[in-house]
Amino acid sequence: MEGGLGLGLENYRRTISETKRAAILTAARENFLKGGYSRAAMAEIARDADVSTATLYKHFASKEALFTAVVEAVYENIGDPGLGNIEGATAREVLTRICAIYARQQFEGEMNGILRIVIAEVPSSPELARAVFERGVTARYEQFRAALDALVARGDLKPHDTATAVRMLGGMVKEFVVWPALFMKDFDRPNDIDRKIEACIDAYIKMHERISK
Amino acid sequence: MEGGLGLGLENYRRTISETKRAAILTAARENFLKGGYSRAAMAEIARDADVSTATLYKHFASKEALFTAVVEAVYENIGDPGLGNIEGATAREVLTRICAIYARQQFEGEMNGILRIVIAEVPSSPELARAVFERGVTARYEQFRAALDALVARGDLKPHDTATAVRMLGGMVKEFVVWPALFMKDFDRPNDIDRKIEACIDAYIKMHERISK
Amino acid sequence: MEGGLGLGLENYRRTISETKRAAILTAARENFLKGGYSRAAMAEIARDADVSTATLYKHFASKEALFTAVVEAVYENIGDPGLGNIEGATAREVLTRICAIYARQQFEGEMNGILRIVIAEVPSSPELARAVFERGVTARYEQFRAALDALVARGDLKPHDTATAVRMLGGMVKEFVVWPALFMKDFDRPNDIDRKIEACIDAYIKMHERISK
Amino acid sequence: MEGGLGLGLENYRRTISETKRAAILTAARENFLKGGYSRAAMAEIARDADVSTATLYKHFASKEALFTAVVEAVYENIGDPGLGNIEGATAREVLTRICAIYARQQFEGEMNGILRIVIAEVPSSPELARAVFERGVTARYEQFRAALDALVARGDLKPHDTATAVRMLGGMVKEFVVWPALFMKDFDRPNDIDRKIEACIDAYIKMHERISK
DNA sequence: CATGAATGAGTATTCATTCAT
DNA sequence: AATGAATGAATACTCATTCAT
Repeated sequence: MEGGLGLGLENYRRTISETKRAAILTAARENFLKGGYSRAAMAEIARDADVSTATLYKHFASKEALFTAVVEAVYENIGDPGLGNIEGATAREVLTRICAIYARQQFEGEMNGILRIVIAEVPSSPELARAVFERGVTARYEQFRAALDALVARGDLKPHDTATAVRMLGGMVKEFVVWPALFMKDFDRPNDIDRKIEACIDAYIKMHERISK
Repeated sequence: MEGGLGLGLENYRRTISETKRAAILTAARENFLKGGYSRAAMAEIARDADVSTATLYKHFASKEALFTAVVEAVYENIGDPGLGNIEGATAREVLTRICAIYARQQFEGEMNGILRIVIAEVPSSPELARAVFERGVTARYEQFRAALDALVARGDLKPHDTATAVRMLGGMVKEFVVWPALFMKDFDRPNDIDRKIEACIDAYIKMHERISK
Repeated sequence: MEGGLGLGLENYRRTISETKRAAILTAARENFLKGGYSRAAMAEIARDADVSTATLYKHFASKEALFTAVVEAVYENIGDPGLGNIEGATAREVLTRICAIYARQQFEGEMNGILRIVIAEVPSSPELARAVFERGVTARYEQFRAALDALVARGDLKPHDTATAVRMLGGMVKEFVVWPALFMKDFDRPNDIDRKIEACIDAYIKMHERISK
Repeated sequence: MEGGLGLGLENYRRTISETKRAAILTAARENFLKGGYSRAAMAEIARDADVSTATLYKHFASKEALFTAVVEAVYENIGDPGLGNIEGATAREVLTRICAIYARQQFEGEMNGILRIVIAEVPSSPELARAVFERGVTARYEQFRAALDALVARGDLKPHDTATAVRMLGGMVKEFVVWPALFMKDFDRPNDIDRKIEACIDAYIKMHERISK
């Protein structure tokens, strides 16, 4: 009984605590996005999250740690459906799926705004930036590269240096999707984005398709 | 005679003034690069430039104005040789020149570090970011596009949407040249950069060359 | 039990807070009086009040707000006994009471010094000056005028424009009590002040007494 | 010849110098009036007067000296017609003239604005305030008292303590003319001012006229 | 004699973090 | 476990005054 009660209390407390943690993360993200890392104020974050500064510090040891947690949360919250089964899909279909995922993820969770700050903090927090690069750039490429290798293995594409090729494809898509978003506040998916992406895919296929096809 | 003296004084003052202005800009650039916009302190910039804070403010009305001037100075100091005469050059040669200029400029004057800060300040100084985008991205593309159009006119390349194509090329090159530099402090031209760029050019040519060639 | 503890904490905090607030107000008043609004330094006020500047700003959002609070505190701390019951008092007695109150209040809480600063800040803080005028001049006249009206109603004084008359009386008293105090630091109640005031009262009675008396 | 030329040059220089001095005084007065003593900036005064700061300091050794000079200039520029010949004038006429002069002078040359600053600076510049009091208050009273004494000698008024009486009269007039002007920016002569002043004069005459009249 | 660039001490205000309760 | 008051160092910016030319 007592154990049950105790567990209940413990559970209750954990729930409260997690609720607060989430509230803090949300408030923090909003504040960081508003004016960058330095301009965000711990006191205001605490106020927005309806906790005291002391509680804030109980959850996150420092401003830097809080920001790191915010960044992580963004990546955790990105819905990543993966590429799914590519068995019966044409090369074009797979590439389209890849680019669509890429483009969509880039506009989720204010990813671009967060990216801006991570980039800004490179001189102060190089490790964070490296981690983000690893997770958001390198890792994604790995996933896509595997799909491309499968297409090659299957004979839909010519054998080629997929590691480099996927980056070239990514670079082209970024040109239209990420780059303007970094420089323009409130930049949103432009209307012609799908056509641009299609052009990138066309290029990719033209370069690497089996001639016979 | 008096005129001569007066002019002497004026010249003297102008020289002194310009020397100080340059010293301030250098000190400012270094300080901004060290920890971003917010962490840079006007007092320290003044100290590094061997002037008083008041003199600093005589030259630049505010921290923001100073940063803007730093950014402008970077763009002004970039040596831009232009593409030169492309009369007798092959398409590949022209493209190689384009990409080489692009890549080189990106590592001059700590361009990438400055870019980081400009991006970071997008929410606070959207106009500055827009201006940099205009000058550093859009304008460069214009120049390159003109060259590509010439190649098309000359019959070396198939007619194609050069405006989009130049961005795709730029995106690919950025992927190897700019993107890692944004995330990694002290990222310098990697060894295999020329091979990567060549791959991009290969892709471009493959897509748009005259079949007859 | 917990409620009791909580209340204890709250009480404790409130007490501390109010003590500090009072200390700040005192320190501020002294600093403002020393050299006027502009010369007073928030840092010195904080030091004199034995608090940090941050605490000072927790209590008062700005220098201007602090000064306003100082002015209000002066008016709140003035002991205003009111005129009391004037039933059995002669006109002369009532007038004497009026002038005595007026004169005494003017030397309480460094009123004259505060007045100097309020006047000085008219171009910068016209609303504050207007409020002080309302509270310290107009409102006092209202109170006194009511007493004079009673004397008229009672037949002790001839019917007359008491609104104007009370200002004339006030003007005469100010001439001896306030005006020199504005121009001379440490001006204190002069010895012959009561005689001067009596002369003013004589004048008032002479002008407005019932002839029959 | 040479002497003549030299004198001409000297004259020219003196003229220039005096022109500049006047320009400085005007610019200074405007700046002081705008926001009080502390907020006025020597650099801005110099700019407004079209001289260099060095020239400004050639003419006036310090900010304080400049302000003193501004105050003096105000008093020098007041047109003081004196009371004129009071030989054939009735007591009422003389009193009316006295009050008219008083009231008019108070609105010339931004006297009230200057007065505000002088009062504000009492703790910092007590001597200046004392001098202004001497010149603007005491001295004027002397002049008026002499006229009143003449009226007494002539038998138009009862013998009375004219020194005190003139202050009482002055106090009443100030109540309507000066006091509100101190507290309200841009307070200008109100419409009913003449009637108020007449009431003051009525009071004065009532108190001190020969009964036989 | 006039200039205006240069100074350095001073200003109000903010903020990440701690700690007594 | 939670609070919020308190800190003190730091920040951008200003100003009366001087001085080399």
